[in-house]
Amino acid sequence: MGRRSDHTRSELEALIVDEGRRQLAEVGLTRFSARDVAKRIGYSIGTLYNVFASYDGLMLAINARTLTLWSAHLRERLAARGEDRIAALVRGYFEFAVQNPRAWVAIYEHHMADGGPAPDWYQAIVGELIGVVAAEVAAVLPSLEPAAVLSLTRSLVATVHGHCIFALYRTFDMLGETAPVEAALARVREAIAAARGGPA
Amino acid sequence: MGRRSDHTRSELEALIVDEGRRQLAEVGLTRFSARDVAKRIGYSIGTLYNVFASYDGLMLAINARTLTLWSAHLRERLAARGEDRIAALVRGYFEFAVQNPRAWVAIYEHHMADGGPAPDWYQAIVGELIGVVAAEVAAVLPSLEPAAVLSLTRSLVATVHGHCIFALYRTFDMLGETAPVEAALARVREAIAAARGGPA
DNA sequence: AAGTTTTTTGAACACTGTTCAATTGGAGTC
DNA sequence: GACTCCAATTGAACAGTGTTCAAAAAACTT
Repeated sequence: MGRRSDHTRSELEALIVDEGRRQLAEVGLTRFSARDVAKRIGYSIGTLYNVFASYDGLMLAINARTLTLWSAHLRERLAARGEDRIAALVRGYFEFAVQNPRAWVAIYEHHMADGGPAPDWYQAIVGELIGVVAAEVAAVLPSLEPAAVLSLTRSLVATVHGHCIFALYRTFDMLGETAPVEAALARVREAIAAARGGPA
Repeated sequence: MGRRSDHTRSELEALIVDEGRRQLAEVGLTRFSARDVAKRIGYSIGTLYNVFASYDGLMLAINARTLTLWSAHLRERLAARGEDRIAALVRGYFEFAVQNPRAWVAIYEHHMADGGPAPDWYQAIVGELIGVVAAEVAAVLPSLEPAAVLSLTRSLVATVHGHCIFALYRTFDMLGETAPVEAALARVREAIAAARGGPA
C-alpha cells in the first residue's frame, strides 16, 4: 500500500513525535513548526497531517511522551535507595523540568485550539503522574482518607509547580537565594507536618 | 504634522493597549492578533508598528497594564477593612486571575521572541507587585531580616501561583474539592507559622 | 498486466508578524 | 492662497504559519 519506506503507521507516528520533541527542545513552543518536523524526517507536511489530524493532535502526542518520561524519571528517583521519598519526588520534579525546560513548559503552555479540555486518553496520562505522587503522600500520612490524600497531593503538586516555573522563567527572579527546590521542599514538609498534627 | 485625527502619540499608545487588552480578554494569547487590534481601532498595521516596534513590545505594554491593575486590585483588597491581610492578599490574587483569566495567563505565557528576559522597566513593574506582598509578609514576621522576607515572599507567591494556574486550567482538575484558594491559603499559613516558630 | 487501494504529495488558502517606500495632510513661511 | 517641509500614516510585499484536498505514486490483489 503505497508506503514510501518501510515505516508502519505507528513507527511513523513515533518518528514524528521523536523529531517533534527534538525540535521542541531546540526552539521552544512558540517557534515550533509542524512543517519543520515533517521536513526534518523527510516527509511532506501532508503526511504529518494524515498521522496527526491537527497541530493540537501532534502537540498532545509530544506532551504525552514528555509526561510518561517524567513519570518514569520520578519512579527512578524513588527507586534509588534513600529514606526521604518526599524529597526525592520534589527534587525529581525539578530535575526533569531543568533538564527538559522547553518540553516541560510546553506541557503547561499548550492549550487546545478551541480552548476546551484535553481528551480523556491524555488526562489519564496526567492522572498517572499525579498517582505516583499520591502514593507517597498516602504512605507518609496513613491516617488520611483517600479523598483527602488526593486533595492534598494536588495542593502539594501545585506548590512545587509554582516554585519550579518561577525558577525556570526568572520572571520573579527566584535566583540568588536559597535554591527554589529547597524552598518548595520546605513548603511541602510544612504542609505534611500540618496534616499529621492537624485534624488527627 | 500629518496626524489623521487628534490623537497624541501617548493617547494612541493607550488606545492600542486598551483595545489590545479587550481582544486578549476575548480570544486569548494564542489567537491574539496585532493586525486585528489595528483594524479595530481604525488604524493600519503599519501605524501600530510605529508605536510598538514589535509584537513583543505591544504584548509587554499590555501585560504591564494588567500588572498595574492587578497591584491596584490587591491594594484595594488590603484597604477594605478586615483583620487578616494575608488572606486578603491570597484571595485578591485569585480574584483577579479568575476575573481576567486570559489577560492574567498572558503575563506568564508570553515570552520574548529571543528568549531573553523582559526589559528593566517591565521587571520594575513586576517588582512593585512583589513589593505589595513583601510588605505584608514583613508586617506579619517582624523579626525576619529583609533578605529573608523577600525570599519567603517569593516562595509564597510561587505557592499561590501554582494553585491559581492549576485552578484556571483544569489540567490537574483541582475542582470538586476544598476550593484551590483555601488550599493555597492553608499552605501560606503553614509557611508563615513555620517561619514564626522556626529559627526564632 | 491490469485493477484496486492506500499512502504520499505539495500547491493553494487564509492567516500571522514585520518592513519600508510611498502617500497624506497639517504647520510654517512667503 | 500657494508652496514647501516633514512627521504621521498607509498597505502592498515578504517569509512564515496551520490546514485542506485533488492528484500522483506506490504497493498490494487478482
